[in-house]
Amino acid sequence: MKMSQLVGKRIKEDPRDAVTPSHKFILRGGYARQVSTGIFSLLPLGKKIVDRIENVIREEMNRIDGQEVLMPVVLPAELWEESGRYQSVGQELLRFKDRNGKDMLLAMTHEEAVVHLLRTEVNSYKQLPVMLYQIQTKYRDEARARGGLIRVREFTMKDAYSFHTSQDCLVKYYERAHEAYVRIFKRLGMKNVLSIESNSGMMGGKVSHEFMAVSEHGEDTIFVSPDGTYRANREIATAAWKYTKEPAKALQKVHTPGKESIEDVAAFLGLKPENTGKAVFYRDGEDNLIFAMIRGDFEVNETKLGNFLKVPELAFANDEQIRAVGAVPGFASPLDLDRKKVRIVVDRSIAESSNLVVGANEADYHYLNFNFDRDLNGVDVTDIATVREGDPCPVTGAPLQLARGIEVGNIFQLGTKYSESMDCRYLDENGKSHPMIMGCYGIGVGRSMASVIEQSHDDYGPIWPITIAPYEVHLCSLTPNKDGVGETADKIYRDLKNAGIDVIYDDRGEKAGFMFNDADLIGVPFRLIISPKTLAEGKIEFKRRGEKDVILIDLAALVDTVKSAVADEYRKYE
RNA sequence: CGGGAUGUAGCGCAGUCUGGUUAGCGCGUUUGACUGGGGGUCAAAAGGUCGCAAGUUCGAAUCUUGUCAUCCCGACCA
Repeated sequence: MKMSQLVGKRIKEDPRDAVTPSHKFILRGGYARQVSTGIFSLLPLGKKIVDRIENVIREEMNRIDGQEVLMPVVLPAELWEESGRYQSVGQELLRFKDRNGKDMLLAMTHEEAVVHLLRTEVNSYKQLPVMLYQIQTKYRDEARARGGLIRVREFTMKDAYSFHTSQDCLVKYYERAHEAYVRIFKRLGMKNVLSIESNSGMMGGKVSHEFMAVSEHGEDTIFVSPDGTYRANREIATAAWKYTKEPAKALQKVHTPGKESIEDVAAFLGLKPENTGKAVFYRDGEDNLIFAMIRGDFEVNETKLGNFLKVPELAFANDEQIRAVGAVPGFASPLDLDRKKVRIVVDRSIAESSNLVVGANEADYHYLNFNFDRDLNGVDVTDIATVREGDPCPVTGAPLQLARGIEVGNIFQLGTKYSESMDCRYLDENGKSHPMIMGCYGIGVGRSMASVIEQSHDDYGPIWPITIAPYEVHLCSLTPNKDGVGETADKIYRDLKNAGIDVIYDDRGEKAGFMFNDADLIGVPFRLIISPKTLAEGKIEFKRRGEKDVILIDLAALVDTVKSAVADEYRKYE
């Protein structure tokens, strides 16, 4: 490719709207352009990278016996009504009507579509297990797209679905898929990707892992033990908290005028937040009230609470709703509540501590010396605490480290959620019908591209791994009108192309600095510089992106040297 | 949906508080010359309904109201 013809200009200054490195460089390097919030067009450089990422994914999916298919973006609502998701998924699902008034939607994932396909094509245990995958557009009407390509509304995703006759078979395949994912992210040149335990959320199912590209600009918070044995999303992370119990003292009501917050009460009584019990009121989608109680120094983890209660949505209750169940906001107590009107869920930190300060359900009063075992019975005790940095790892006990990650992929053991509701069944050896057991496996393609930049760039631009770089070699011709430089560069360009090297050739005759800055933004791993300075001695300069060192190579040996350097480079990602 | 910010040439910005003839600057673009190893110099040129709408005013980029768009934080999120 000649730079003089390449569509997509490099931009010298940071675009106003870009904050993260990947967003800046995607725009500055001419990889993509934003069309609307969370909606992008890819320019030739970006399209090329995306194609290469997709090819790596495709090879690895084929390697674990995947069969590629292509399903539509537009689906009829009736398909999603079968699974129940037409109702259960919120505004993230873009719904619309076609000209006949029929309800349609833009698919945000393809469980329904793949089940629709599979249930007519596969009916016998003899045909299972099977995995179908596609690399295709998804649309999610995100409340807030952000960070360039990191969180968008329209995006390309590789989504795969496996079908099995037994949980055992699913688990075995899940492990193969996990291995394939590890290979994919290595081949894509990501430097730090962790597979972590995650919450399975709206997908249903039980076991799931997220693949997190560690980056300070990631949206998810993850906790990792120092030796890496424990890795979990903050949504489900837990810790080996230690509590000590002291002999219970007598319950005592104290006057605490105007002290509503944990900090105020603790300070007023000369105690620490961990000597108090905090009351947090939630309501679920059906307006049932939940009283969550946790030690004053912890925060309630709504995901854990929601999972425990098996409710998809929790919202904070307002003061009116709190009063309606006989509790006093700011001074709420678990002690004198009408259990018919409110469900109490207690965190272990409360059950394992002693002599806590809790509300008295009376304005301006608290109780001293609340002891769970003595004072409260018949309520649920579980872990609803949010892990904090430094809390002890549940496996090793070492202080947990906090990191930010971009979710580039995930894998789920779905089970029979979709096959049961949508009647995707097979006949076993005895002619008996069973729902297929499913797994699903996703990778965000554009997000992967952005994540590679986040993990691999310098002040001047991306440093692409050769496996997904837009080109393998960047050829710069300095002063092409002098001393046969242009002619030599033209010949080298042809020779390298004939040798199977993918070359981008800067034939524009710009100033050296101008070309070098553009080359840095394009981020190709190897650079060749042809100039009168070295050409007089029959030499060409050869350097790596991101390194200062320049090697002089003989013109005669150029093609072989470059070929072997490129081949060596690929080997690093195997 | 809550909080914050920003919309002026392809890009980045100034001008707005305190209204006043023809709206500026840098980069980029086009033409020419000189240059030639980290975004060079000189000269000339093209490029704008100041996000949109209504209002106030003799006069609005500037003041008022509304509206739309974009970004950031939060809420939400396979």
